[in-house]
Amino acid sequence: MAKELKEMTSRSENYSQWYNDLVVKADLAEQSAVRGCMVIKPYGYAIWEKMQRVLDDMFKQTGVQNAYFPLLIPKSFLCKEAEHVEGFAKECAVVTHYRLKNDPNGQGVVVDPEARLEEELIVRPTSETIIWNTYKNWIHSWRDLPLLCNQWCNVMRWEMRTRLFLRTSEFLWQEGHTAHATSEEAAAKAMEMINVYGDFAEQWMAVPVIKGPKSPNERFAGAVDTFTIEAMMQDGKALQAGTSHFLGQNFAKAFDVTYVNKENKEEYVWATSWGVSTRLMGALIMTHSDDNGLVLPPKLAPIQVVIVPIFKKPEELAAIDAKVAEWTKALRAKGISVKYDNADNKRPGFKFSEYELKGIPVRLALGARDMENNTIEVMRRDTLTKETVSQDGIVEYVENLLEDIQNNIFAKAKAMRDGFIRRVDTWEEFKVEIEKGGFLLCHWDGTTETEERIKDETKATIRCIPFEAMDEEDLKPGVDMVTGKPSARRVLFARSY
RNA sequence: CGGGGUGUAGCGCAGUCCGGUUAGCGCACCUGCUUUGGGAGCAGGGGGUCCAAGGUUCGAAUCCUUGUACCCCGACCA
Repeated sequence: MAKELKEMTSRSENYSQWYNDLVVKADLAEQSAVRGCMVIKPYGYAIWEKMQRVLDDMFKQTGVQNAYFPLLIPKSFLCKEAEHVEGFAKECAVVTHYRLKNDPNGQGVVVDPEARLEEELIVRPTSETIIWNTYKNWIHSWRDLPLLCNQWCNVMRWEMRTRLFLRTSEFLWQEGHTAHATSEEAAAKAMEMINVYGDFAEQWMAVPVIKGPKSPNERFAGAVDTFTIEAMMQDGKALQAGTSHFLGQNFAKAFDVTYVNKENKEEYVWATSWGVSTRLMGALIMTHSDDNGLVLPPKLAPIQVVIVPIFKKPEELAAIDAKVAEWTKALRAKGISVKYDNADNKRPGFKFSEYELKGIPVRLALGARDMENNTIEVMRRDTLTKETVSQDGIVEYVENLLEDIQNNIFAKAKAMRDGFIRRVDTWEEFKVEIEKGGFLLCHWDGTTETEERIKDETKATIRCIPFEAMDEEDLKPGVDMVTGKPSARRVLFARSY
């Protein structure tokens, strides 16, 4: 085990391999028996749970309530919105039968051909259709609006190629679906939610993101406008970490969802939908981790502080136990999660490496030497630096350190991300620069044809049209780097996951 | 679906070209002793339908045929 862990692939050598090793070895997740599906292990799930809790709170502060809709969607529902079905049809799992029977020619069971469903059921790839079919019955009057629901659930998209957390056939997510009386209100909601995602990414995950609308070509199937948060991974590829869609009246019209307004006139409602998934775990891992393993932001780490005693005799351990008990109590009183690992079947060096691999932000080590000198060794995971400090005031020291680590890893990630942003003005230069990875801010003539051409030749896509310019210059008109046609402003290109 | 690769102990692999005692190594596991401030050392031990089926042969992990599973690269990825 020990040797194997040491041999984890380095980031620079093979980024994909490094990522995969890390996810498995840090005990976050593993491939399941079913192709493309993932088992999330307790440690990985603990992080996801913490994310869920924070996001859920943020949603509730915007007036959203949780609900749950069925896993299976009648095929006919999916067909009602033309663009929507086109977007998802290629990757749907379909339930066709409801019974198995014993195999007449042998052992095991076979699908009972007699038990074919009248109408096939689709395992939800997203729930717009079944939710709008339901909302039709919930909405009658302007007094029923806005309707703001969210659900935490799993969805299935039969992807050709999968990667742990980043793209799996089944994944966990939340999807919010709202109905509004006016276009303005719905558009504002979509904007509000992308800001919630942006705040969560930056303040909790310490992952800097660029917010903005997608180009028409990259929009969600059936949306009028799609807003995204785009993160940058350490290998120079962008990751779409969350989206919020303004759906206009597309779904209301497809599912005939109307309300009677104050003037007693019947109107279609306006809609939004927005979601983030376990892909955020991928973003978290790929943004901060290093060759020693995971680096977790203190605010999301299931264990924020680990304390490792170093002892030879049981009496020494007993003395350390007593000392540590005071601190764990005090730390927990401040809401800091602490693990005291005094197991005697693993040696300290093993524990050090293990907790580094798992990304625990702060490690305290306490031995006979420290007990004599009233000191303690503090190691911070983000910089891997060790410091020996006085035991007096250690609780406050750790509290401040956690905050410092949270800030530091964000600053580090932002510096990395910013270093990846360049402005490029010619097509020749673009083709060279895109090979180096990162975000390229370029002029674009606004047409899907040009965007497609760029994608075909370089695999780069428009990640978004940033809301906030990093530089005034980005908002000035120019000429498209490929066609030479006029461009209103610079947009953000990258290769992405 | 195209191109490439791999199936041998829980995990990672050697052995296959060129068939020949009882199939081997590292890690993990179990037992004992010594250890414990950066992934412990020594000694002993347990664990295998060599992916499947068929064929060639006195003899197959090894050669042949067919099947099958998984991985990588593409295509795909609101």
